[in-house]
Amino acid sequence: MLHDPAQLDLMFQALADPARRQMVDRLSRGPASVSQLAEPLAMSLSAVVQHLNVLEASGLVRTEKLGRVRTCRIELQALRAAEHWINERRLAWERRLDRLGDFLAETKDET
Amino acid sequence: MLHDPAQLDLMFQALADPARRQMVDRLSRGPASVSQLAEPLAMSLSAVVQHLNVLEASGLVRTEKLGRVRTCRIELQALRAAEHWINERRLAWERRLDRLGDFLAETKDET
DNA sequence: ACAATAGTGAAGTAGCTACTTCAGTATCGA
DNA sequence: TCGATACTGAAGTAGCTACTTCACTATTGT
Repeated sequence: MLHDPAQLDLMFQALADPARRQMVDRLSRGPASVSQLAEPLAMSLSAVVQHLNVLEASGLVRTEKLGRVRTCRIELQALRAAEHWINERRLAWERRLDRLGDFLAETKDET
Repeated sequence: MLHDPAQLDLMFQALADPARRQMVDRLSRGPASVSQLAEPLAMSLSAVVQHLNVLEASGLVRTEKLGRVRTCRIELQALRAAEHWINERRLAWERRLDRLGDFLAETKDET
């Protein structure tokens, strides 16, 4: 699984832009062409293609060109890698809080 | 729960930098002072404080100053919000793949 | 009181990001 | 074959990001 810091940089960077998150959101409901991704966004097609390149470089999206249409789809593994990184830190912290709670409960018992 | 796009921008932006992820990682193992966060990083204390401000603005980290020491800790809710956003999109896509699989299995049965 | 510690704040700067426009190429449909 | 469609790529630009250094303030230990 991709734990390469540079890859995580690219993924979180990619998700840091609302237009790109909107694109990912759209793609989570199924594959789409570049124009379909562009349609709800208030920017030039060129700008959308540039966002798409960022998403593709991050590994979050894979694209495939058939004829003149470029079809984009979400890449599950990358999405999981980003989620996993956050999840690990959250769990570490939650476990720590639990231990702290246990400790406080125990010291209270000892009075 | 914080689903505000601007807040998500700030969170993912914050996580897009390896130094800041390292700080979050350190904090997931327990609270720390600014100098403790800075210690493993190859940059000036000033730079670390600037990163810390980014993390605090994103809501991922909360700090509290006592005397001359600023103690930093992770903010569980923000971490959950970022994780949740990714999780929702991943699940949407996975459910879609499942439905697609079911559909293919069914049409195969009909031969 | 004084030195060391812990952090703050401002200014400067190199490099990056998110666009724009415009000019182009390939493919498709009638 | 010809016009519409679906991108593609380059160049330019305003604004942001990740630092740096340096000068500073507040707190603590001796």
